[in-house]
Amino acid sequence: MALSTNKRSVRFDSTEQEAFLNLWRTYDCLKGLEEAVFGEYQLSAQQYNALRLLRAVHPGSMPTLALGRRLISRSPDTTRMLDRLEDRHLVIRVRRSENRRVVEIAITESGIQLLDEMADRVVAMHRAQLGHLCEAELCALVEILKRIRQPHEAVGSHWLND
Amino acid sequence: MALSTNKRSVRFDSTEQEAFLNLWRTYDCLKGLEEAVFGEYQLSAQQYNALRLLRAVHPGSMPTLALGRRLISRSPDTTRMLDRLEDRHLVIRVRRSENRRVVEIAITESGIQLLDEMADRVVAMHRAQLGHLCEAELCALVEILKRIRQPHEAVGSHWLND
DNA sequence: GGGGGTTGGTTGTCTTGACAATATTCGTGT
DNA sequence: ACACGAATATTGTCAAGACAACCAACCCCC
Repeated sequence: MALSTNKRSVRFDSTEQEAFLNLWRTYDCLKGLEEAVFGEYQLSAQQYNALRLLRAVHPGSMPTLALGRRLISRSPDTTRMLDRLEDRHLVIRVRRSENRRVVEIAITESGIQLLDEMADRVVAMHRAQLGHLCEAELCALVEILKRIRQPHEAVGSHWLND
Repeated sequence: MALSTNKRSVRFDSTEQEAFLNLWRTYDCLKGLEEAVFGEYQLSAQQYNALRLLRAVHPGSMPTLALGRRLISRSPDTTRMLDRLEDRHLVIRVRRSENRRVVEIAITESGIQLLDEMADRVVAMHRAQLGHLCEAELCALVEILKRIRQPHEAVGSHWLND
């Protein structure tokens, strides 16, 4: 309650709410720029990140759910997202005989080629999103975002490397 | 390119990308907490914010699209979101004779009552989301988020007050 | 005072997200 | 060997988001 007496927060219920709504708003704003670029290639941001993860392990592969866990945002529908990528021959599914439950996903050459085609536009898009902040500001932002997530993510969290 | 040689960013294409992915991830993480609370009341975050905005002008009303423009994230489907709220008698639509194009939306007493019922849980949720950051950190975060959006939002942007 | 353009909302349609229910396959104990 | 449960993925179903087409009311202005 004492927080809401802050002079900047008169129209928010608390500073925490103000921070969260700003975070949401900012994410939505930057997401719009991202979707404009990915949309030209008929990809969603999730799909692009799935392809990025798969390229990182190429020519290896990953089980479906392991990939799903490492996506930026949780996605309860990894199967159908991969269906769409498979229909376009950007990824392939492989079932190994040693454990026939798991379905391994790998990126194809076409998938890598698509990422290569997109590379310049994606870098330019990220500069348009955040290029007006200096390196120090970006690092400070990343640090505070990590601190925000820290108590919410399990200790041995996935997403440490991507 | 020089940016990606930063020691922390070896697995990202650029610091800008690292920042954006952290932003996305953090938003998604906090959104999960929010949805858990709002879900108990069968509300989406957008619907809750619509009700908040309407309560702020109560007992007045707002045109549909004006409300849509002031929501946190752009929502091309304000009509049907309001349909669902109207079905539950949380808002009402009024058509005035002076300009029969605009449909004014107002919150009902039930809507206000629902917000009141939710108030404690929402404050607690915001503390769970961000209560581990001190006031100064939250303010620093808000400032940097505003700087991020600044070049992307029109000068006379809506969303200055909510 | 009746086109022509503009504003404000709604509806149609397709895609995507959420969540539960359902196969399959594997491990494990007996 | 067989039953049971856990792990892995797919499918079904419904709600929500995206985008375009459409309708209805107003404004003008010649």
